[in-house]
Amino acid sequence: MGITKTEFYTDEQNELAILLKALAHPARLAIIDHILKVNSCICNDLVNEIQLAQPIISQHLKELKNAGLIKGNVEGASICYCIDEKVLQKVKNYFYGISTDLENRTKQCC
Amino acid sequence: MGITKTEFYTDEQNELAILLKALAHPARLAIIDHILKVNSCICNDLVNEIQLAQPIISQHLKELKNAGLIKGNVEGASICYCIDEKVLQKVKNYFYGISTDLENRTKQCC
DNA sequence: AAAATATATCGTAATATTGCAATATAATTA
DNA sequence: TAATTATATTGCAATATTACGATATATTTT
Repeated sequence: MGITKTEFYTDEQNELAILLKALAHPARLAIIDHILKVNSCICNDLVNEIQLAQPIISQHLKELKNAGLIKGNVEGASICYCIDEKVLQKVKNYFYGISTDLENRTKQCC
Repeated sequence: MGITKTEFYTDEQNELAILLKALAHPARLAIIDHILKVNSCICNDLVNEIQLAQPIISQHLKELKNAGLIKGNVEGASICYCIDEKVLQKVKNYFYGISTDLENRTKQCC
């Protein structure tokens, strides 16, 4: 492939791209949505909630965790996953900033 | 591969995943950032701004346009690209909602 | 210790993405 | 019409992603 040329972009662009990529799958959005609904949950809850086999859910959890979007705490035989607010806040702030930019525009286009 | 099983997710999750996927590349974030800065621009402006060849910029523009994030208007020999506010607003609203969910939590986890 | 429960990893096949080079299309200008 | 400018498409090679089945690890329960 052409490997993405991260050296030509800002740190913010590279970091945000990683977060958005982690979120850019319906199963992972479903995981985020479910954790938000129940505050925290274990892998097996998600296996029952989402129509994917346990190893696939586990992989998706890993990607979310690698990106820093969720945290996992060992609780006996299970691992309790929850949202990392701070990281998700970064994503929110980016879009919040964009929204402000758009609202403050004087010229309109297209 | 395993093709993503969109049938098991909500429309919102599938649609948002498409938008986030389109945004989940630093070059495309750089394109969005540049258009926000200058309100609208043509492909060639981006070729000078971002260190990628013209066909690659063109491809990234196509992906952003397919997702509905940008619009393109023919202006003579050029095409003027600008942000589609409404679509970007959808993304913003999702993260705004998440943020509210997190702030309204009583229990804390992890 | 053995069984049960919960999660993670590995190997694989199908597909998708990224960037490049070359080329094609489309509108404008000389 | 020919040259120029602006953008898009195609073919290609190197990765990356997704999901599956099988298996491994780790904790708890019996």
